[in-house]
Amino acid sequence: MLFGSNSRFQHLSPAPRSPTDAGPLPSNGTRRDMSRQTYQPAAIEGKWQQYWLQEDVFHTPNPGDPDFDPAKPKYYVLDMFPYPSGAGLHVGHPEGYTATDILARYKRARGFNVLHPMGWDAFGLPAEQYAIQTGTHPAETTAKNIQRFKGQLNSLGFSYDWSREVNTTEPGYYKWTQWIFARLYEKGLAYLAEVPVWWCQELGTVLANEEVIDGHSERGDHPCERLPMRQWMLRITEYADRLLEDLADLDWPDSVKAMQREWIGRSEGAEVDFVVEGRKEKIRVFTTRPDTLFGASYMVLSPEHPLVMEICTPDKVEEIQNYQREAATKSELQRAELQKDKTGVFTGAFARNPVFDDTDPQGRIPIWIADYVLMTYGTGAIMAVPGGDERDFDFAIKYDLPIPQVVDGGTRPTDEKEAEKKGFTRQAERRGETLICFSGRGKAIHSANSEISLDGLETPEAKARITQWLSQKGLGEARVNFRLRDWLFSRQRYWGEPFPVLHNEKGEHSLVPDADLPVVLPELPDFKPTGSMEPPLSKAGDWLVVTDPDSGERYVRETNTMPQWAGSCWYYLRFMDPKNSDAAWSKEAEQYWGPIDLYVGGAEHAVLHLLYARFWHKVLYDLGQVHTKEPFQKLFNQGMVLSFAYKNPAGRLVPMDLVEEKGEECFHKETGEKLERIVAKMSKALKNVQNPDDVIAEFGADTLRLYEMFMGPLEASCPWNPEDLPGVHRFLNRVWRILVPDGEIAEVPALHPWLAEERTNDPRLEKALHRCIAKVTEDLESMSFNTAIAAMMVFVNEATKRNEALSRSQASRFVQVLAPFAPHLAEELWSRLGETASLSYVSWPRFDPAELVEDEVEMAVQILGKVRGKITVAQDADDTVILDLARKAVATQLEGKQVIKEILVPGRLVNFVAK
RNA sequence: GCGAAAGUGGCGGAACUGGCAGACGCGGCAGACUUAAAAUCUGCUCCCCGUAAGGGGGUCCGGGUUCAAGUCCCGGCUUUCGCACCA
Repeated sequence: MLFGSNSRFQHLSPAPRSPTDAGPLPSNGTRRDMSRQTYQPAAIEGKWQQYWLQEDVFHTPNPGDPDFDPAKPKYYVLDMFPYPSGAGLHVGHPEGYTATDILARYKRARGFNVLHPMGWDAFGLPAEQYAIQTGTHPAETTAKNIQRFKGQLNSLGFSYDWSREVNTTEPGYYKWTQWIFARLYEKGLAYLAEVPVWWCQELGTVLANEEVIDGHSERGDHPCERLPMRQWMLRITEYADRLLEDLADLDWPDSVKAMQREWIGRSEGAEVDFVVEGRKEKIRVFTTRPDTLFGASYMVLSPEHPLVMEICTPDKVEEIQNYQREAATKSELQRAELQKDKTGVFTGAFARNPVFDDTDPQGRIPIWIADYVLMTYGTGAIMAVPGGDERDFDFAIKYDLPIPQVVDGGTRPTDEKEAEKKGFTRQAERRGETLICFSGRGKAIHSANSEISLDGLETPEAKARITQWLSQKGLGEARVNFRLRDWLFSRQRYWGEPFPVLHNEKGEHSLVPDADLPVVLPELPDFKPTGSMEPPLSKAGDWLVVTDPDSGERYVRETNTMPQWAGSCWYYLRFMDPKNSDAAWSKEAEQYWGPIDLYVGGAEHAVLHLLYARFWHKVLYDLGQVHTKEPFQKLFNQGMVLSFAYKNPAGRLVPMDLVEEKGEECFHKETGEKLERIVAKMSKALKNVQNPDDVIAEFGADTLRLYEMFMGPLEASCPWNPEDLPGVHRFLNRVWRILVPDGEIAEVPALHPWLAEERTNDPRLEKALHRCIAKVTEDLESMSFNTAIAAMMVFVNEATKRNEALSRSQASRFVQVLAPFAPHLAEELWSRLGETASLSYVSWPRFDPAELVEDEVEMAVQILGKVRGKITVAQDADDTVILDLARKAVATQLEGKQVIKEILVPGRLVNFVAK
């Protein structure tokens, strides 16, 4: 035995396997392979996974725990937890997970207390649909899927602290989801309201907006309809301003911030009351351009506006009702498609524009209804200013309504595009008159009455002036409106959190006392939809009725359940203190771990999940439950893993099993058509879905991890190319070979003989290693995993060429650098180097900046920016020496020319400007 | 329609803050080892002309700024994503 490593290694590993032990290592290799010292992922990965789990290597203590070290800084790195679907992991999951795992391992090596947990967002429709189809209880399906997911995650060697695992469907978890809901309820942020929702008769449930595409359910393509139902709503709009403002300080992708800003959609303006002629009713409108009030030549109410039937004249009733019915059946998309062709109906009623005197005929404006006005935004009614709004302009042209000009935008540029940019969005001829729509800023014109004149004022001043006048006269007021609407928070589903709410016989509702939480989801034998609009929980028998033991009063439980978003709104907090049975989390734990330092997930959650979670967090902040205003300080969106797909000449995608490769080109197996290779999303239909299990079986988890990171930058979407896998596998093989000799196990040592003892470091390899450490360190800080791997490849190529010059110290340091990326291989090599503890907490190797400097540098010599020669100079050479050398290097090309200017960029190039 | 991001070899991708375009990997070619193959190792590989030395072209297209542009500015094209009558 050359080294003492084997005996120590036995101490280290719970399932000791010395490298010279020919006993059956876990393997799917052949007997012959087993007797050789080659890199066999199957033989080492399971062993280390088992070791990490059994030794609890990644257990992270909390403040107050005996093994907690308060001197260390903290790092909370979180993945968006998955919905454990029946299909298991696909290769997209491990992309973000590998990145966070690399960072978690790196930060541990940098001396951080790292919180890196994982859990399950397990409530939701797919499990319930599956349950309805098969009769299997969703709890059963969910448990099975979680087990599968967890096994797959562990087979990738992720360093999660599984003692912190959470599952949103466990009563111990959703008790606290209900508890948070109770706080929202107490603050008046949860309320019941009759709102139109998407109802899908076939699925027997309401669906969220994003689950309905063109009036049909995303799952199953069943027709859906908009129906008013009594629903729980959360008053997220109350936090709109703060959700908007606090985006500024977050380290998030600009695109996500922009999407959230748009979603919240803050707009400043004014509300103005218009009196209906001959009636008491007033119609209130919202406008962002109160300065154009003098240009309002008609009004439009949304077809759903409550005043429509009140004000319309008897001769118009039928026409109006027909239009309303039509509008109701149109889907959002249909409405949008008909954008250009605006429709509407005159109600027969007129309103008074409040800026005109009672007798002024200009002030008498017709009231129309049209579906281009939405009931859900502002007041559901608008004043139409066709001279300043394209939509109003189009409508006014179609129905021949007056188009007065109230803003002077200057001369209209003759160039169409130029004009549009300046705000001249429309132009039309009508009865010989040129009508324009100007929606930009300018000077107010034709905007005066006996009391006020806006004429000559610039748009912002005119807005301020008229708003002030309106509020003085009691005709209106300044107002901020949001596109964001309150959050529809209830679902008619079984597989979700029950609301902790009771209804009494008087129709009043109250909270279930905290002490009685959780309200456990009853185990219904029949959780199928009721066929009516009653939720499945309405069939829950005894569960439904509660009697107060003191007063004897009877209550009925709320039968709606919460949406899937609920559990994911706060799971990151539970991870901080997952076992706490007295509170959702302890103050100390939150104080220490919060906020999340890095949150990685797909861009599909850019708005909803991230906005909802921010909203809850802010409520919790107001309640003193958390100490930060925002939950996720830094957010990173990983790209999508795409796949190759094949397109026929007609542009249709062809499933993989019908594609035949002939040399460089591909053809359709049946039709013989030549096919073009493109990049597309993986889909079951195209049969181009890649499965991580297959990759692990063939190449091992370390290869999969490395490939996922090497494909390209994390934020980019890249195609999965199985032909590239051997490349990174070869790299790991080379790593193995620079440390471990090849040959029969019985005859060879666990390491190359020259690595047995410390000796002087080879200076060239030492420089290469320092460069590698420096680059990997820098790239990890900036999350440039692909280039970090390239840097390691460069070192290994160098070390392969000069293998016997590699020192033990260099080998160890390289293994440490590799460890976050390929942890199994690194642990194996680490133990072969004779180390006795997992390298997970060994401190990160240093690099010396002095070692990064080359003694000599090659510089390009350019003439007029074109490279004409190269020179090699000492790093610290004088400028005059360099210029001299450079002139000589390109002497022939410079002959007969006059050098006007010499530019020297140290260490890079010399450029002669010569004529 | 509006907004954002992106466009670099046969392919995935590198390139600091304007400084030698194509790191690293795949694929391809050649060589070494081998009876042979696989594996491994070594070298070459942006395109065009040329045996070579050498020359010319080249980062979606067209202009511009600069000694120098993949990078900055103006205009356009394409792709992807998001929003889509929000008054």
